[in-house]
Amino acid sequence: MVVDSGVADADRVFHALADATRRDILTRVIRSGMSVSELARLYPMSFAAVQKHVVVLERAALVSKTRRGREQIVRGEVEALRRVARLLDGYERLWRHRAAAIEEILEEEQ
Amino acid sequence: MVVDSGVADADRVFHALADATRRDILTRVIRSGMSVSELARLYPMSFAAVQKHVVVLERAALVSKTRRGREQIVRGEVEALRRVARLLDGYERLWRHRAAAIEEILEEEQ
DNA sequence: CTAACGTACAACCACATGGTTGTAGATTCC
DNA sequence: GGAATCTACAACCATGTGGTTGTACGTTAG
Repeated sequence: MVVDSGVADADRVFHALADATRRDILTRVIRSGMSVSELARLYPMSFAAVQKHVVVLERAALVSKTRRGREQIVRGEVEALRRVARLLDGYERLWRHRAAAIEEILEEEQ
Repeated sequence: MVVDSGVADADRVFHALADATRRDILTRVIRSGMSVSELARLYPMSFAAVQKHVVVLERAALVSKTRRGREQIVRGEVEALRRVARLLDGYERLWRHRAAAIEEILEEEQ
C-alpha cells in the first residue's frame, strides 16, 4: 500500500502521538529546544517518566537530542516533521477523496 | 491548547491509527462497507480479534456499524473523518509553521 | 576536590493491549 | 423446526505501557 511504506514507522509515529503529554512535549520542543529536566518540571510526574516519553518521541524520530554541557537539549526534528506531514497528507488525501466520493454517492441516491 | 480540544478524542484516534491492521480495515471500509466477517477473512487472525479491532475504530468514531440482516456492516464515518482531517490539519499546520520558523532561524544564522 | 545537577537505566507495579478459545443470542436458509 | 451463519462477549494469557523509586555516572559550579 502506497501510504504504508514503513508500517512500523507509522505505528511508532501514531503511537507516539497517542498520548497528550507527548503531544504537548512535541509542540513545546518545536517552538524551542528544552532540556529534559526543564520539560520534566512542566508535568506532574517524575523526571524518569518524562525522560521515557522523550525516548518514545525519539524512537518515532519526532525529536532529537543534542548535548549541551551536562544538559540534553530536545528539539523537534524538522526533517522528520516533514515525513510525518507527508504521512498524514497521504492518509488525509486518501480519506478525503474517499469520503468525498461517498458523499457524492449519498447525494445522488437522494 | 486550541488543537487539543478533546484530548481523550485525540488519544483514541491516534491510538486507533497506531496499528497496521486497523489502518487497513479503515481504508477498506471507506472504499465500501463490509461486514465484520468479510473483514475477518482478510487477516491471519481470529474473527474475535478483528471484531475487537473494529470496536477500537468504533470507539474512536472512525467507523460505524449498521445491521443488514444478520450481518453488521462497517463503514468509514464521513463526519468523523472530517473531524480527524481537521485534527491532523491543526497539528500539521502548527508543526509546519513552527518547523518553517526554525528553518528560517537556522538559515539566518548561517 | 567535592557537592550538586542532569541524565540514563534497571527493577518493579498496575493496568491496557492484542491475541486466543469458547459460549450464547439473533437471523436466515432449506 | 433445525442447521448454519454472523455477531457479541467473557475468560484467559503474554506482552507492552505508563508510572514509580533507586542507583550510577558524567559534568559543572564553588
